[in-house]
Parts: sequence; C-alpha cells; structure tokens
Amino acid sequence: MTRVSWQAKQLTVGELSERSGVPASALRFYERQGLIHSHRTAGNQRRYTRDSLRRVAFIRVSQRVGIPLAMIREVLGLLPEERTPTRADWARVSQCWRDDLNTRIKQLEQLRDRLTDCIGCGCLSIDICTLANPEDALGEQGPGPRRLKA
Amino acid sequence: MTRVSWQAKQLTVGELSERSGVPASALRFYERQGLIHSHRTAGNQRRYTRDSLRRVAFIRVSQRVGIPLAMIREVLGLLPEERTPTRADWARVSQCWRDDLNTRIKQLEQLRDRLTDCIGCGCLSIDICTLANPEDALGEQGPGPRRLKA
DNA sequence: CCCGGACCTGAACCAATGTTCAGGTCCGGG
DNA sequence: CCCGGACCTGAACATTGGTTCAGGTCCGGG
Repeated sequence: MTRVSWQAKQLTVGELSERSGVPASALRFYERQGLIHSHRTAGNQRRYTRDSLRRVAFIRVSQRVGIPLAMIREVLGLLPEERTPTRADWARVSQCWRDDLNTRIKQLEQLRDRLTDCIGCGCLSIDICTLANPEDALGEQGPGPRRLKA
Repeated sequence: MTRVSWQAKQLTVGELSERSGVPASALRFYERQGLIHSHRTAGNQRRYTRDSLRRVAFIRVSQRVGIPLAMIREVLGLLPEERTPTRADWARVSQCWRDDLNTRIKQLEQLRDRLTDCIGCGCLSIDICTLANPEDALGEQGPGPRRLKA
C-alpha cells in the first residue's frame, strides 16, 4: 500500500463523459471556456481528476437553474486552486445560487398569481401592468439572447 | 358618429414599439415568425390593430416565464382568427402556462431545498443524485441551446 | 410641393451553447 | 509490433432571439 502507487484513477474524456452524462464535445467546450481543467498525458490526451465529476455536476445543475456559463465560471473561480475542494467549499459556492433561486421562485409565483388575473381582466394592456412592464426589476442588459429576463 | 369614420386608431410599428416597449426590429421579427400580424397601407407600411398590444404583452410575459417563441406561437394559434379575442379567449390561452409555471416552481423549490444538502453532503457525485441526473424528468430534446433544461 | 423623419426589405452580424466533421495522433490488447 | 477504437485540433455549422446596416420608399406638416 504505497502512497504513490495508489493514485485515484484519472478519467479520460470518454469516461468523464459517460459518468457525467455530458457529451465529450461539451466537456471540451467547458474546458475551452475555463469551467473545468485537465492535465495532459505525454501523448496530449486529457486526464481529469475525480473532482471534475463534481464540477461538471455543479455546472449542469447550475444551468438547470438558468445560470449562464459565464456566471458559473465566476463562482467556480471561488473554489480553491491547487487543493481539492472540501464540502465546505462546495457549500459556500452553491450558496451563491440560493438567493438567485429564491428570487426566481418569487418572481414565478408572482407571475403565476397574476397571470390569469392580469390577462383575464384586461389589464395586460401594457402601460399599467407590472407583468408587462417589468423594466424596474429587470433592466436592460444589452443584446443577445436573454434567458430568464426577456 | 358614423360607424365607419370611427375606427379604432391603427398603430404604426413605431407606435406599437413605444407603447409596448419592444424594439421595432423585434416586432418585425415576431411578425416574420408569425407571432403577430399586421395589414399594410397602400404604401406598404404596417398597421396594427389595438389587440396587437395585448399579443405583444402576452409574448413578453411568456418569454419571462421562459417559454420559447415557437411554443408561444402555438398557443397564440389557439386564439380565434378574424375575431377580436375576448377576455375568455385570453384566459384560456394563458391557462396554458399555468401548469408549466407550477412545474417550474416546484422544480426550483426542489432544487433550492436539495442544493446545499446535495452539494454539501457529497452526493453530487453524479450517478446517484437526482439533481445531477434529471433525465427522467427532462429527456433529450435534440441539439441547440436549451434554456431551462440543460 | 418638398423635406426630414419614419418606414420598408434583405442580408449580415451578434452572443450563448454546443455539435459535427475532416484529417491526423495515441494507446492498449492480442 | 499492429490495428482499431479513443482521442486530438480547428473550423464550420446549428439554433434562438434578435440588432444593425445599406439602400431605397412613404407620409405628413409647413
């Protein structure tokens, strides 16, 4: 049981892909975007440490919440470099989404509660209705697709 | 007060844009995509009837909920042709999003409740965690950007 | 009747999020 | 040592939801 010989198995792209359910092309893309990292074998092939699994999982979960990759990259940047992140690290990072998540939930609930009223009652005539004029809450953010704003 | 002379004022793109807060370019885009309709003056300029305001409002609200335009177009197709939609019509149509909205809210709540647990406790090691493997609920839908799935 | 501002069209472009492909390299089991 | 499957890169393409631009037309107030 020598320390050195027992290295946690490094994963190839294919393996990480299969384990995470994320296509290898997407993994390479995430890497180009700086969301995950790998080191290379002598033959220039990617090898991932096991915590990449958790990073990838975090990415997908975050995307489900509707967070764009750029923002995910930012909070992933909060994880310690050169040290395998602990549970506390992950908890701290995932805490980042809680407020966002709560805000989103509240917005959707408001929307649900007002949708029928608003559209049904005729106040969806713009100008008045906060549903149709949410600029205050959302603000302009420049061009490009906007996922949860619009 | 002749019937014919009193026509509800038709809106130009610029007016509809200003009233709705939606850029004229977007309105033309929606029209190309079949989400709104106009008729033309002799000089080929667009004129919108007033209920376009409500259509546009509905589109924006729906987008806020995260519905893609294609789906919005479909439910707008449920509105009566050649008759100004009544409140009941609108209510019926907006009913379409309620289930979706409730589902989304439930998913987000679940996500919020499990996020810290899951990531914090280490079960975000994929394979096991329903957060990271939501295929059952979401399913594959082909290529391209996926907004709320991912 | 004229002029400037609003409007028209089609094409090109943007950004996010990936996928696909061509052409070439690596690696491990027999 | 060899072969087929996995991997590499860079470029091109896809999709959603628009914006911007060039080049030309319309329309209404003076």
